[in-house]
Amino acid sequence: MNIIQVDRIEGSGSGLMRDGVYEQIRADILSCALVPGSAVYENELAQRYSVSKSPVRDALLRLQEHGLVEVLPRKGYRIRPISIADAHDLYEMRVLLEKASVRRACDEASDDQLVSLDKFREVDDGDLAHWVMYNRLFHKSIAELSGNTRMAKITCEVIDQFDRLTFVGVSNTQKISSGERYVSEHREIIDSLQSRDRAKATKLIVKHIQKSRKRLFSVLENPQIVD
Amino acid sequence: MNIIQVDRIEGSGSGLMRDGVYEQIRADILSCALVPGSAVYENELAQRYSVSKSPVRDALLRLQEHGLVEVLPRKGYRIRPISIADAHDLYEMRVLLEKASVRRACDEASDDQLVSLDKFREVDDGDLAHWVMYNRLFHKSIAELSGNTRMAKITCEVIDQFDRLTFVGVSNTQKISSGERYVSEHREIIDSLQSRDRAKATKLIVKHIQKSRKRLFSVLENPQIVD
DNA sequence: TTAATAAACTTTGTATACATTAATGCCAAA
DNA sequence: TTTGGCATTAATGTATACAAAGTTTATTAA
Repeated sequence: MNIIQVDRIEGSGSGLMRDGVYEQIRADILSCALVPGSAVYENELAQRYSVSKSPVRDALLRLQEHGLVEVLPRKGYRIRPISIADAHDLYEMRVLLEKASVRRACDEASDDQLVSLDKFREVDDGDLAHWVMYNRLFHKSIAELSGNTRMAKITCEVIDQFDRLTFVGVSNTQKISSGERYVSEHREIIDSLQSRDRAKATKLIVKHIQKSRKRLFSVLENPQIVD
Repeated sequence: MNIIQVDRIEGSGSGLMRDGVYEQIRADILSCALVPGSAVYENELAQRYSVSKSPVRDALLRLQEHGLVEVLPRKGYRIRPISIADAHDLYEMRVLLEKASVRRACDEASDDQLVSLDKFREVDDGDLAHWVMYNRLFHKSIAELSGNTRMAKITCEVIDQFDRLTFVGVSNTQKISSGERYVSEHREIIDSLQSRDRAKATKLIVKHIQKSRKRLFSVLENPQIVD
C-alpha cells in the first residue's frame, strides 16, 4: 500500500483521536479506498494519519468486530474481502431487515416522523459520492423510523457494508445514470409510508431491493466491465 | 466492584491474552457477574486477570462495538444496562431472525445437518448453567443451519445478549423448573425441521419464543420476586 | 454559612519501549 | 540441486511512562 499522508486527524466528535482514525479507516474501507483483501500495517496507517500506533490498533480491533478487518495475529491485518456468497447473504439480510423496518415504521412512527421523509423526495444532481450518501441516508432513516433501536442499528450496519458491494461491482457511470429512477422509487415508498399502507410499502421496498440486487449480480457476472 | 483475582488468563484459543480477557469479560457480562449499569475500571480488571491494562483496554473497546460496554471518555467504563424497552426490542429481533433462520434451514440445510440436531432432543439434568448453555446452543445451531453466514452471526449475537435478560429477570428455581417443558418444545421444532415442514417449523419457533417472552415480562412486571 | 477557587487525586488517552512470534533469506551439507 | 537450520528482519502483543482531562476535596474569601 502506498503511504498517503492525509490531514492530521483531529478527534472527530468525541475529541478522541482513536475515534477520528476509526471513522476514517471505516470510511476508506466502505468506499474501497482500502481495497478488499489487501494487507494493512499499523505503521503505515499511523504515518498516514500522523498518530502513534495505539489509536490505529484500537481502531483496527474495533473494525474487526464488524467484520471489516481481519486480524492475523502477529502478522498483520487484512481488509476483509467480499465474495459473491457474501453479497447474496447481505441482500437477504437487507430484505429481511428493511422489510421489517418498513412494516414497523408504518405502524409505529409518528406523523411528524413520516413527514420528515419528504426531504428524500428530491436529490440535487451531484457527483457519485453525493448520490451514494443520499441513498444510504434514505434507507437508514427508514430503519430508524422503525423505533426498534436494535433493529435500526443492525440494519444501518448492513446498509453501510452494502456500499462496498456497489463500489466493487458497478462502475461510476452506471450508478449515476440509474440514479433518477431510484429516486422515483423512493418517492413511491415514501407515499405508501405516509399513507400507512403497510402492504404496499413492504411490497415496494422488497421490489426496490430485489431490483438493485439483480442489477448488481448481472454486473458481477460480467466481469469485463471496468472503468 | 470487588477485585477478584481469578486464574491467570492464558490466551484462549488464539494464544493471545487479549482474546482470553475478551472472552472472560464477555462471559461475565452475559451472566451478569458484571452487573448491568455498574462501573468498571481498567486497573481493576487488569489486576483481576493478572495482565497489564493493554489487553483489558483492547477487550473493552471491542465489547463497546457490541453494545455490551459503554465507554465514558476519560472517566471509565460502564457495563451497559438493559431496560424493559431493550427487552422488547430484543424479542422482536429474535422472532424476526430465528424465524428467518428456521425457514432457511428447512429449505437449504442438508439432511446430515438436520440429523445433527438430534443431540438436542435430551438434556441431562444439571445445574442452571448447564441448562442455559444447552438452550443457547440449540438456538445457535439452528441459526447456523440457515447457511447465511451473516444471518447466523447476527442471530447468535442476539441470542447471547438475551441470556442477560434471563439472568436479571428470572430466579434460578423458576428457570430450572420450566426446563423440561422447553426441551419438549425443542423436540417438536426438531421434528418439523427434519421433515422439512417449513410452515410448521416457523409457527413453532415463533410460538416458542413468544411463550418465553410472556413468561419473562410477567416476571419483570412483578418485581417482588427475588432469590 | 456559602460560594468560588485551587490543588490533589483518579482515570483514561497516547506514545513508546521491549518481548514474542512469524517470515525470509542465506549458507552449508547431503 | 535441494534441504535443513541458523540468523536476520519485520510485524504485532504486552507493558509501562507520561500527558490530558475530569472529579473530588480542601481552603479561602465574602
